[in-house]
Amino acid sequence: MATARTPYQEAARELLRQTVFDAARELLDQHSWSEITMAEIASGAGVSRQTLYNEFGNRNEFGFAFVIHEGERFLDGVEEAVLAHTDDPRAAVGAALDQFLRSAADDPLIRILLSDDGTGGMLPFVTTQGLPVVQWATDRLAAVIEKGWPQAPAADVKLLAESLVRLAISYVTTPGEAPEYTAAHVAELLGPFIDKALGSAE
Amino acid sequence: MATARTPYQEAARELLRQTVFDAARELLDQHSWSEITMAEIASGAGVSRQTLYNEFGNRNEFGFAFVIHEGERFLDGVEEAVLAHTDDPRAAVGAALDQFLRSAADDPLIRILLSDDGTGGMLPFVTTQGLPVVQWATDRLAAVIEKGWPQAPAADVKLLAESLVRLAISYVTTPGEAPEYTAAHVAELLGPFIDKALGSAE
DNA sequence: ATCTTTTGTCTCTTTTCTTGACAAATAACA
DNA sequence: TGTTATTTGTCAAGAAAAGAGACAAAAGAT
Repeated sequence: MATARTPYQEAARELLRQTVFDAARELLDQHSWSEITMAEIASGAGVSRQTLYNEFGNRNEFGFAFVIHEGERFLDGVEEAVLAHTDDPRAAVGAALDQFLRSAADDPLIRILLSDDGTGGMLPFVTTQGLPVVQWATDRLAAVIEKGWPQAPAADVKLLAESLVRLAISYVTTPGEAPEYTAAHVAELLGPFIDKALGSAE
Repeated sequence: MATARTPYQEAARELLRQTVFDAARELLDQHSWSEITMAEIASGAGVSRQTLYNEFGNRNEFGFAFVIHEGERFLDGVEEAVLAHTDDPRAAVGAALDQFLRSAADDPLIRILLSDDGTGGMLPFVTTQGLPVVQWATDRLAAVIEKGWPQAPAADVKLLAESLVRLAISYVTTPGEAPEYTAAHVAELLGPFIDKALGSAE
């Protein structure tokens, strides 16, 4: 597919954000969120501190933007897993959660989130203050589900998506069994609702 | 290797050039060099015409920049081919030329160059006015050879590189035998000099 | 030979990024 | 706990880059 010719400026803005996120990830690889400063992120990206504030508003908003940006990776994988099982909704949910937990196991973002020892890490971005992330992930996931089951009731899809997002966050921050069992159990737990909402045999 | 953290502005300039080159390639796929205007290239890239002139100077310089930019592809392939035969200089030259002629066979740049019917194509950029391109390619190729045979006399390397570049341009614009024979014959032709300059059994 | 288009250049305006400054908030320290 | 550093968030001024419009000169087309 021909890359939709985005005007140069759009691409430049995207490059700016990407560059800044890269710099932040590199810093967060060694230091906690509270240890790194906006000035360090800016200079790491070869950009002025003001540019950071212009683009992201404040430190907190940048944190959210970073988490969401990094989170895109997971949604991409999840989408693939879901759309590979449009004939079996329960399997789709299981595969998606399994895929998520597996890829999370050695992902930089998750490493960063879990390295929070309670003194200024990024965990709050997905927990106590995690509403924006939950909403973003819910919207993304709901869109994926609607892609696979267009005729499913929107309210049911949204409820299912939000629940899955919250469970996923819970299981990734507080791991239980191995991914395959976790995924299978959740799929079984939500099975009846899934059948009702997405149809048991399309 | 960790991508050398290039300051954002460097990357932005690179993005600009890349975007413009992409737009030009797309236009040149359908029209000849003389048929497309600087204004069309600019708008194709989502950039003002002035920005084009600021970055490239004039139409002619842009042409050279485009050809050289597209030519980087070949040098990358050639470098790989050469460095795979540092134990056998003749084979290295043969493999490099073979690699070049093969990849040229279905390359967009070569298609564009060869589609010149004499009425305003890009052929002059590599022939009658091709000195800048020859010099650029010679420098690049000489650097590759010096990487593989550091102790070879610089003058010999430069002479060999320039000759190969000129032969390569000749054979790509005026094809003779199949690539493998052409490459083998040239390697044989230059063999004695290669042995002398790079060493016959290093 | 005239008319049209394109090139190359100039200037003005707008946008974006940078720089330096500073009060307020936060953290570090004595 | 009171005092010093830092860091944050915001402003304003300066610098750099890109956009927009105009125009003469060159090149092409009719």
